[in-house]
Amino acid sequence: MAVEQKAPNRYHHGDLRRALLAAVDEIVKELGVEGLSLRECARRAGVSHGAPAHHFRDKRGMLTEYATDGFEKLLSSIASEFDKVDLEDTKGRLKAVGKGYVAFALAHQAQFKVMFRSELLDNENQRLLDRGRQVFEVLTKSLAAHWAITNQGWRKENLAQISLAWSAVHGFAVLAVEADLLRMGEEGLLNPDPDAVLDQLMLIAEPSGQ
Amino acid sequence: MAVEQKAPNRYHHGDLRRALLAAVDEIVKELGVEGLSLRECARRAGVSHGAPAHHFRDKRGMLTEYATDGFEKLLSSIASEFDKVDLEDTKGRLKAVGKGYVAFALAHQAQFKVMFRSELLDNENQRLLDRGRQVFEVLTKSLAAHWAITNQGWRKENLAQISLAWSAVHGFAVLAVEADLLRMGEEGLLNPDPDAVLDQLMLIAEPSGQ
DNA sequence: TGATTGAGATGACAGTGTCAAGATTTTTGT
DNA sequence: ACAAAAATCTTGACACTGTCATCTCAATCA
Repeated sequence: MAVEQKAPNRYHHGDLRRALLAAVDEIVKELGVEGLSLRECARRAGVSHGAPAHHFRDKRGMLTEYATDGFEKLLSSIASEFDKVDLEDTKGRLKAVGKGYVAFALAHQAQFKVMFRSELLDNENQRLLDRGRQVFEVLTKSLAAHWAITNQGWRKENLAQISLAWSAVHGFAVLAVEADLLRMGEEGLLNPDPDAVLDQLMLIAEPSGQ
Repeated sequence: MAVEQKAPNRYHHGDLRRALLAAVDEIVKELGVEGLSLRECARRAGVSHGAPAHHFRDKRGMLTEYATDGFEKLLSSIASEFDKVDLEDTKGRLKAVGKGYVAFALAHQAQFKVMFRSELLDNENQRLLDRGRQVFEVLTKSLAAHWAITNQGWRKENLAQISLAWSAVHGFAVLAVEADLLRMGEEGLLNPDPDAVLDQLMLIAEPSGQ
């Protein structure tokens, strides 16, 4: 998704909204979200500094849409992992959630970081909230499907298990993306195969683990 | 730690460095790190906008010191949990790491968020790097001590286990702090007892889980 | 004492987000 | 078809930001 410049002779851009979101992605990749400015986005789209206001209320609104778009990509990343495993393989589907999650985070690091910067976003935005909830639902439903086979129904430990699974997947993705800070890489400690880590995580979902 | 204003009749502040870091904490709590500005810090310390430059190279430098201070608090939070359990209780000490980690994150949410925003910090800063490594070491050493008792030495799965443990603890802390974004709270799903989640996590470290 | 140096003040600079007002298209209603 | 309305983009202004260079004050030390 490249930033489409406005033709200099034309007054209207034609697809400014999309062009601006492309510029956001470009800049956040280059400079990080701290280096992002509305005016630079406008510049890259070949448009005046006031133009973005007609498509997003303000900077926060623009970032909110960018984050929402990220959640949609995250959902389809998980969906595409689902396609690779059998429908009855509840354990495989569970692992697929983690794989899709981590794969998205690694493939779209800049966007992933923005998605969880709640202080940058409009947390009242309905579309954003919905997408976040959908991700959570995919995880819980996958767990529930697995437990329907391996467990005898709902236990009080399940709540903690869901939280832990969610925490571990998210935490792994976050650390994979932010690892440059802690510099674990040089010791090779925090650069394991995501697959192996997810295999370990699978044990949480097993009834033996209770 | 309150922001100490400069006495208006005096030319020198006396302890500006500390006052500025206190102002950072205050502002980050109120407005988030996005609302932080060098000039507002200076204002709260009763000092001119150029004064901070004599104590920190720039805004990044100031935030780096703030983050480093956070890592030190995190280390002592873990240490104080250690004090509550027996030295030979390797499992208890393991859990204490998680408890100390989560307790710090919840008690200093604003600072915790800044600590892991690598793009805001000077990631070459030696003190910052050291503190980060120390936290990681506490976890790995606690795991190693536990395995020395329950396991027969090092296995190839251990690397994935360490990553998972680190991921889960960090991820849980992150989600606990950012939960307002995903709004899981209203469903009561992501507000479980941290203790119960950590109990589940402990199972990862057991040899039965292999 | 007098020079040096650390600490704070001040003013300038380019860059920022947001708002109001104006200009130009496109769409809509009849 | 044509005027009115709405959407889109421009322009200029405002207060705010981080960073510099320059200047002033005060403490230290020879």
